Amino acid sequence: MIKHNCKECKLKAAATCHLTNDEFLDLENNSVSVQFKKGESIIKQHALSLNVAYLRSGMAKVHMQGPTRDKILRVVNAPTFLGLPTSFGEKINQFSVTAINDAEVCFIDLGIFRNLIFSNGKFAYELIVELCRNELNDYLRYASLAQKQIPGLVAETLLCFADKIYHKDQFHMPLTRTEMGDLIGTSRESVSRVLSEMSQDKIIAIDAGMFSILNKEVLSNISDKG
Amino acid sequence: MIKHNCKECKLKAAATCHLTNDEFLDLENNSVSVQFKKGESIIKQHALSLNVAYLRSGMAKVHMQGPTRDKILRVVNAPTFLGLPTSFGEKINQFSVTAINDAEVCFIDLGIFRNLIFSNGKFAYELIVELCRNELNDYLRYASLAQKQIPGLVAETLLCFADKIYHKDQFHMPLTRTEMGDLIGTSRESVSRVLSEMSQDKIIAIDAGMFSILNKEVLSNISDKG
DNA sequence: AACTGATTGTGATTTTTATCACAGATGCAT
DNA sequence: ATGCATCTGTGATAAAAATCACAATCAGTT
Repeated sequence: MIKHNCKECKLKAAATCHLTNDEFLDLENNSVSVQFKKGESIIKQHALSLNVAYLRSGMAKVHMQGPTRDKILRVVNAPTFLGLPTSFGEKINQFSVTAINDAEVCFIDLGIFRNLIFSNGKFAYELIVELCRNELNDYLRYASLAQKQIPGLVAETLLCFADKIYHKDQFHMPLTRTEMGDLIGTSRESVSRVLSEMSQDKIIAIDAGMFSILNKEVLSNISDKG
Repeated sequence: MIKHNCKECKLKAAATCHLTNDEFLDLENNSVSVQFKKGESIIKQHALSLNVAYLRSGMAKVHMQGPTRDKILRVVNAPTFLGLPTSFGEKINQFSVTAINDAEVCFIDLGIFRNLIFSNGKFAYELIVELCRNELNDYLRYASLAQKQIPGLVAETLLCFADKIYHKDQFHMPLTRTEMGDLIGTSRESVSRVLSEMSQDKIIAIDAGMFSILNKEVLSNISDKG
């Protein structure tokens, strides 16, 4: 077991702000920190769910096998809990989580975690708030997914990476074209075509995986009007 | 204020099983029960969120204004909490909830509800489980939405109404064709066409809003293969 | 540096779905 | 019962996207 200090995560996760020293000790003694390389599976669909996972650093995709292909449900950024829904909703994992960058994940014993919820109302409350925020975010994305066409969805995705994840207009895209397709619900070819067109129109520039947003106004426009 | 007894709801909502008598009294004194007719708005997008709503009886649609049209996020059946995500995630409602049958809704003061979470870990835990289950359900639906074509989605929706909501193969469809389209992310015309074809093929029968599933095996097949 | 497999771009074609247009049906209020 | 508004079904057409096919590029390994 890698030596780790749960209190370190205090600043990063709202929920853990409310834990006492004893509760932190309890957490530390019942959790393990594990390193993952890009592409490695953190949580596997159909496997038994025995732990709550907490992404300490790195990025991951939450995805499941859909009717015809893989469906990426969301891309998440540390720090965040992973797989709460699967841990509390079902015994068997209903989705997978895979690292899309090198990542560090803490696995916490489910029983211990449950006890924290029982005994520490503020911790439980913050968890509920996080779950609710996630759900709202999902709702907005799914409304877009259902109604925008592909250029709008690609634009929305690029803006999300720039604004929500990397906080700058130039970033390395960690997803392949196929994965971008799985995220927005289309084929890799369609994603390619839209990106090509946006490059030709000087709205974005792509250089070996490095994406630059050149004309944010137009990109936002494409995203908004769908 | 209509006189109501919160303990009555005990059997219906897992979360409230864990409340003490004092907590029930507190709930009763800080909540109101309201009747809604079909079509009336229970929670309104963009309005301030001041209460947690609990659907005691009836059905409702959770929906929001999407980029081009209305998007129905889910159809819910009593008993269930309504609008938890909006209450805890944002001050302003991010979506609407509208009755699709006559319904009875209890509005609970948000502060009181928060205190229950703080002070009663088991109550909080059951809420977390409910939120997680909902999220899993949504994930499955969204994977379908992204990948199935319209006949598959219509079939899935009909099976869901029969199996999950009405628990029988003949039921009154409470949604219009337009609403069914908003739910599965397509136009009312496409829904109409698919239903016509299914009727011609004797897979279903429709008589003035009464839907009957005649050949469940074929319908499941259409749903599965997309 | 050469090899291998994964990834990407793009044209041609087919399939699916949206949109438009309009007629008919239905439900509700007076 | 009448009238009005909403809902529904269906054909014709247009638009969007999937699929297929294949070449080119890239990344990591030996």
